[in-house]
Amino acid sequence: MPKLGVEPIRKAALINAAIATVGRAGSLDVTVAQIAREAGMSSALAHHYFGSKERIFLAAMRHILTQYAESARELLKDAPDPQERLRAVVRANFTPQNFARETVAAWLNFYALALVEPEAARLLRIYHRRLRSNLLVALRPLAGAGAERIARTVGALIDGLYLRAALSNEADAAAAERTTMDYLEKVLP
Amino acid sequence: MPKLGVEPIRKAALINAAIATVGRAGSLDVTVAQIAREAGMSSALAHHYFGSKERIFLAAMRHILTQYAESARELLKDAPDPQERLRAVVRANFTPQNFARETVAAWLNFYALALVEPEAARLLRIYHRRLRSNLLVALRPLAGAGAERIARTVGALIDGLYLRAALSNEADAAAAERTTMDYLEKVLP
Amino acid sequence: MPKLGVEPIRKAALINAAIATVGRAGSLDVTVAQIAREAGMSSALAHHYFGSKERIFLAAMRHILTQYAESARELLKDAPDPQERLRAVVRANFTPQNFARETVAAWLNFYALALVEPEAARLLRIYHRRLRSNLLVALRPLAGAGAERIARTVGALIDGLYLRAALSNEADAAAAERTTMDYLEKVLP
Amino acid sequence: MPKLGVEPIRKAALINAAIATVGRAGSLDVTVAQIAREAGMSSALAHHYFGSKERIFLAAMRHILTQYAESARELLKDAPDPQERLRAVVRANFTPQNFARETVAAWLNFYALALVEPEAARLLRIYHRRLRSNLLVALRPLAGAGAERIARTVGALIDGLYLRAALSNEADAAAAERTTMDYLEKVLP
DNA sequence: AATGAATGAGGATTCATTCAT
DNA sequence: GATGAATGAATCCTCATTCAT
Repeated sequence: MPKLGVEPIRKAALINAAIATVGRAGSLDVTVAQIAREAGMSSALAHHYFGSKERIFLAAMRHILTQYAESARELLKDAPDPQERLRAVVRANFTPQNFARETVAAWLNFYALALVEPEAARLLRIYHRRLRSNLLVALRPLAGAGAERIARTVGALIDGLYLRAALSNEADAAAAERTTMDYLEKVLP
Repeated sequence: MPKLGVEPIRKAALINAAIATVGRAGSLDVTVAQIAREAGMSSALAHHYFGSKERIFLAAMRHILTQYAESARELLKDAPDPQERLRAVVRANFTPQNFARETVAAWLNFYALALVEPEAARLLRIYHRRLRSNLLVALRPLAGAGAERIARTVGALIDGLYLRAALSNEADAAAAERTTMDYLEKVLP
Repeated sequence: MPKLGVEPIRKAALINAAIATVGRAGSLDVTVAQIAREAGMSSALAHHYFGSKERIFLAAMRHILTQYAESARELLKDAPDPQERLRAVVRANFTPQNFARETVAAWLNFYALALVEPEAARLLRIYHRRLRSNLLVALRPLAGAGAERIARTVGALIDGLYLRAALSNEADAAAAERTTMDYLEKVLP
Repeated sequence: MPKLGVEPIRKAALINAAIATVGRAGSLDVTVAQIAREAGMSSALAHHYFGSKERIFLAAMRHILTQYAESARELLKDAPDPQERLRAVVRANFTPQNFARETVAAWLNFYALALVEPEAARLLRIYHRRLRSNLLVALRPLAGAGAERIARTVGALIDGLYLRAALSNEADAAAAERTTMDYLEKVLP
């Protein structure tokens, strides 16, 4: 573990506060002051570290993505064969951390942000590409030529499950995972 | 066609303007003045008719839903057997009108609004229920006990396809429809 | 007299308030709220009419210039011969209105603004050109080839007298005018 | 040359940085951080040495004045008779150092500051008095009773030339000096 | 029916200044 | 001596909303 100066600590606190605040409010219409208060500092300091509200949001988005990527990497480490890899990739999306209600609500709002903010769109494309690539590696041995299409469908399905989870009061990670795996079992030979 | 007084005409204009403005901006952060200008009237008049910005959004959401319901009803009219009905229900979601990029972008933002605004959440639940019910009517004869689960999955899949369409530059309705039908074909006996 | 709508009245009030406020404060560091209060309206309305603080300042500067131009035109009307014209041009600069302490203090600050704001610089160049041209018309018959140089010197002298008037507690218009005329008498054959 | 401790060196660096920064920006609206960065230190240190932003500006103004006074003293040293003395006093104002564009722009802003800040006004009065006294010493033998008036006029003229130099892109010291001397030649018997 | 006029409330952002180290 | 960290205060500007006409 690298020793952290104050800056990274403050930044991390702000990022977590941003996700929590946006997730709880269910909207990007939160004030920098709210985020800063949640992180236990003045809004001026938040600006000092991030320069603008937008940058805070982008960093928060990046953080969610990084966390997702780490989940995936972690789970894939112990998955020897394609079957296992597939399950690991799916499961990474429904990790308790990634599928916490607040995170999912924040995620939905960041999705909407991507319509407006090019950098957010770029981050989203990275996520899409990463998911697709992870799926393909596992699917190709199992589905051959059909892998592409299945990957696309699974991607959309996962996003749709997220969307609905964001709106339901209790996000049921297990059920979402099962739904996804069911689809894959049906569709794979 | 009922003859319209001035009020319904103005309201309709504002609703369309709201969808267009939100869709184009990619965000609910549009001003009442922008919407009113797009509709060719003063912002004061917009308030006169709807009372608040929020109400304009809700009316716009309701309008999108109504339009979707009409598409579905229309398409179902000519679908005699379950197979056809199923295709009709799916197709209703990907009507050019319903799947226009602006509409989809507006839709995504209304989705996010539902996290914040109970009435928006209620409208969304109506949409979910309607889709589910339409699907079940067609699926029960084809899938029996499995119908429930399939309906849930198709619902999520359609939402996911919407989500991704909102972000891609050209929303490809035909491809989205095909992806959904492919899934159904695979999953039905 | 053209009948004034509300907008020109409000704008005029804001312009006068800006000059008064800047003049009294002796600095451009006044808030829009102060100016608006002085003009008897909300700061929001000030923004509504001018769009930004900068635009208010520019309009105020333009107003001072217009007023000066009118003084000059008025005084020149009754000046038949070059001698009289010359005196009229000089006198226009030291009109009680143009040489009021507040106006002069505002003027000095607008002068400094021209270092930063291209539009302010443009306005200042217009003033310089107008003064020079007025002077030349009167000086050419009296000084021939030397007119150019004299005009330049008088221009600088007037600016210098303004500068010093801005700092002294009572701006003595008569003395400033006399100093300028003295110079001209000495320098003209 | 006295050996300087760290404090005078730092202070001198800050003063020069202040003049450069204000001159370049054309406005007193520069941040302490900018000045400190230009001087190669932290803004906290700038405060440590001067206590406040205002004090930095005042020190910078004082520095410009001191420099001017030194130019004058230097030039007067080699001026035996009144004619020469007069030229030396004028010339001191148009020294390359004193008439550099940045310095002149800073000077104009300090002039405006004097409307607001009593200490700045005091410094300006000192400059005015010094210039006047220097001129009078040279003018009395040449103009007798008229010396007072001429000194006042020359003072204003020099300030006016400064003002115009601040706004023009290239401050022409030689031309300004010539204009001033021309006036004096015309006006003296 | 329709709007121009008007404002209160609110939020992002900036910055001089302080202080512990 | 020097600085990074931190903040309170201030200000511009935006906007939904109201109201008289």
